[in-house]
Amino acid sequence: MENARELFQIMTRRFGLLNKFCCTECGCDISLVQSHILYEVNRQHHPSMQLIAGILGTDITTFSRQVQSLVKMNLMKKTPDPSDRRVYTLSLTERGACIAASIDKQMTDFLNDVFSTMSEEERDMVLRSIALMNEAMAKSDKCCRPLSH
Amino acid sequence: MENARELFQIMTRRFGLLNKFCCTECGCDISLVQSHILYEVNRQHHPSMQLIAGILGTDITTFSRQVQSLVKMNLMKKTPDPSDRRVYTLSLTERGACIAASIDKQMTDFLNDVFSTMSEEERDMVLRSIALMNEAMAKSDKCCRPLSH
DNA sequence: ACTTGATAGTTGTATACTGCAACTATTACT
DNA sequence: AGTAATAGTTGCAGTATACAACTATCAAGT
Repeated sequence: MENARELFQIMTRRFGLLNKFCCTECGCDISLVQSHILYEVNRQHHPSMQLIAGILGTDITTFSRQVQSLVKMNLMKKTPDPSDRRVYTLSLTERGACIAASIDKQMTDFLNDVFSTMSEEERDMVLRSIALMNEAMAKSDKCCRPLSH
Repeated sequence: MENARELFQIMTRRFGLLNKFCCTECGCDISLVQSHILYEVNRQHHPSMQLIAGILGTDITTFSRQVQSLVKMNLMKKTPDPSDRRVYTLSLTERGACIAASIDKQMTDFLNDVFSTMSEEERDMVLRSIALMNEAMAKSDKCCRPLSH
């Protein structure tokens, strides 16, 4: 039980590095943080800025500037919400979606490669475990509270 | 299989946030990166700077400055290696070890809390799965190559 | 309608983080 | 001895981060 923390730490670090690597490798150079933004905006349906900033745990002011960069890079759109004019709605441009897909593909390729050394049962077990972890973490409010989903 | 990437992304993000949260909550305010350094220096036996920088995937120059900060904060020691005078050996001070332990405890507490909502078998499955993943990722050299262990 | 309070997002500013290039010091190789 | 490789440090320029203070809009109570 003692080594649970170690197991997760190593895995998380490795995954973070992979993520970073995929960002630079996918053709267009974007930062890790930016890739997380693209990823999450892609997942949500026309989210507000507060939502994404909250999910990613970054300060709204920092996030505001990140969005400005991404808009300037033509990867994201910021549309005023007609029902509440304080709110801006985020979405990916075609180019942004393309890059998000490219990163996605690289990550999936890598995962497939990793899983290729496992048996079918092991693979299923791992995926079920991660899903279980995510559910359990969502339930626990002891420590990490932001994050929807 | 498609959602493997999603599962890992969410989990990794959540864990990263938790990690960051624990840093600020543990009494002494250190950054996430600094906590990773403390963690890894603690794990290794008198590692060199190159080693830790490599494991964490940070540029050696950035790392050099991070170490300077941590030394100034009295959390780390930098000892010249007598067998190779180019090399500096890293270790935690008492205070550094204390803070590392404090973060460790918080993370472990959180994990215990998360696991408390699972059955014994589920818990074992999750831990076995993560261990399996770490091994499999270590084997695969398709993408992420730094990282010992 | 008007005031008050809350919310979404932006900008000023100061600080920290990051990595490339260029450097010093030491070691390894021939 | 001389050359190449390695460990680590600084100069520098660009980026990221978050607190404080701001504008603009909405929501609620009177």
